[in-house]
Amino acid sequence: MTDGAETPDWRSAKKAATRARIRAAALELFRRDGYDRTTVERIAAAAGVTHTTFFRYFPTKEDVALSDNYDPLIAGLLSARPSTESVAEKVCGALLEGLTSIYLEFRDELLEQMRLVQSVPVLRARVWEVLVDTERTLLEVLDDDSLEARAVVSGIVAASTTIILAWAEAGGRDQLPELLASGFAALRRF
Amino acid sequence: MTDGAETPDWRSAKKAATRARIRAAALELFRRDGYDRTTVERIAAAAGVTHTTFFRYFPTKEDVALSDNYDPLIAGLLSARPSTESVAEKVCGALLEGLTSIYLEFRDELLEQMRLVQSVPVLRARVWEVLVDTERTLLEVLDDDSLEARAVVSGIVAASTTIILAWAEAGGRDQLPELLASGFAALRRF
DNA sequence: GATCATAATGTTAGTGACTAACATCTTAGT
DNA sequence: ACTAAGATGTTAGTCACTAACATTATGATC
Repeated sequence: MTDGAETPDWRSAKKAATRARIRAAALELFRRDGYDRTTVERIAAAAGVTHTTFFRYFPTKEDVALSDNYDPLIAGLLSARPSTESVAEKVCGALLEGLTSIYLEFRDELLEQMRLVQSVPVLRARVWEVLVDTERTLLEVLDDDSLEARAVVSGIVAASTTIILAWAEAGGRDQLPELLASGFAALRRF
Repeated sequence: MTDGAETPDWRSAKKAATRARIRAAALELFRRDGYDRTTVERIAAAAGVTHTTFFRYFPTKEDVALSDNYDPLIAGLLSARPSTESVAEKVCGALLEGLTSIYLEFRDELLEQMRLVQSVPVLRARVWEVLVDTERTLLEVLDDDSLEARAVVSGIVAASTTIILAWAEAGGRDQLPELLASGFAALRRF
C-alpha cells in the first residue's frame, strides 16, 4: 500500500510542472499585453489547459501574479535571531537579511513583479492582503500574539513593502538593501 | 449664464441624498444577509435605482462598504501639530487625536464597519489600498516626500489599522484610544 | 492483462460584478 | 413651448469565478 505520503513523487512533480507552466505563461502574457488585457482563458490556453484547471492551481487571477514564497526564508532567519533582541529588532533584522539575499539572487524577477503590482490597482490591493499572512507567520515564529507585537510587526512589514514598491517605481536604480536600512533607521529614530 | 459653480445647490443635494440612500440600503443588506450574498442588483433595487446608477455613485461594490471620510479630519489635525515634533510624532499624535474623536462620536458605526471588513477577505484587501490614499494625503500635509517619511507614515498607518481591526475582532470591548496609545508606544520603544 | 479506483483534466452552464452605447426623462434657462 | 444638460434607465455584452458532471490517464490488484 502507498504509505502516509499519499502523493507519489512523480505525481506532485508533474503538478508542480503544470503550475510552473501556467505561471510562466501568465507572467509572459502580463508583460506582453498587460494584466487587464490578459484573460484567464488566454493564460490557460497558452499553458495548454482550460480555465478550470487554471483555477485549481491558482484560486484567483491575482494569485498567479503574486505567487512567490519568500515567507519560509524570512521565518527561518527570524527564528535564528538572538533572544536578546527586541521584537522590532528581530523583525527588522530578519527582513533586512532575507530581502537582501532575495535581492542579490532574484533582483530582476523581483523588480518586474513589483512593477506589475505597482501598476495594477487590484494587485496593489491584494499585496497587502498577502502580507497579512506574512505577518501571521512572523508572529507565530516570535511566539508573541500581543497587540503590541502585532502592531509593531505590521508596521515594519508595511514600511518594508512601501520601500520595495518605491524602489520598483523608481526603476530599481537604487540598492534595495540600503533603502531598507535607511527606512528602518527612520522608524527607529521615531 | 450659469457661472463657475456649475451644479446648483439642490442638484448636488439630491445627488448626495441618492448616494446616502444607496449606502444605507447596502449596509442594511450587508448586515442582514452578509456581503457576499448581497448582489449589487438588490442593493440598487432597495435604494430605488438600477445597477448602472449604483456604479455611477460607487465605482465598485467594495467602495460602498468602505466609504467614509475621515481623511480630512486627520489631515487637519496633522497640520496643526507643532513643527518641533518629528514626522512620526506628528503622525501618531494626529492619528490618536482623530481616531479618538471618531471613536467617541461614531463608535458603533466604526465597530460594525470594521467587523464587516474583518470578516470579508475582499474588503480586508481593499482597506489597505484605501490606506494608500490616506498615506498620500498625510505626506502632502507633511510636505515631505522622502523615502524615510513614506516608510514611517505607512508603518504607523498600518499599525493603527492592525490595532483597529484587532479591536473590532475582539468585539470592541476595549477602549480603542488606549489600544492605539499602547501600540504607538511599542513602536516607539522599538 | 483485464479490472477497478483515484487523481487530474475537460465540458457545460451558470452567477454576478462591471462596462458601454444608446434611449428617456427631468429640470433650468431662454 | 423649446432647448440644452444632467441624471437615470435599458440592453447587451465581457470576464472572473463556481459547480456538476463527464472523461481520461495512470497505478494497484487480482
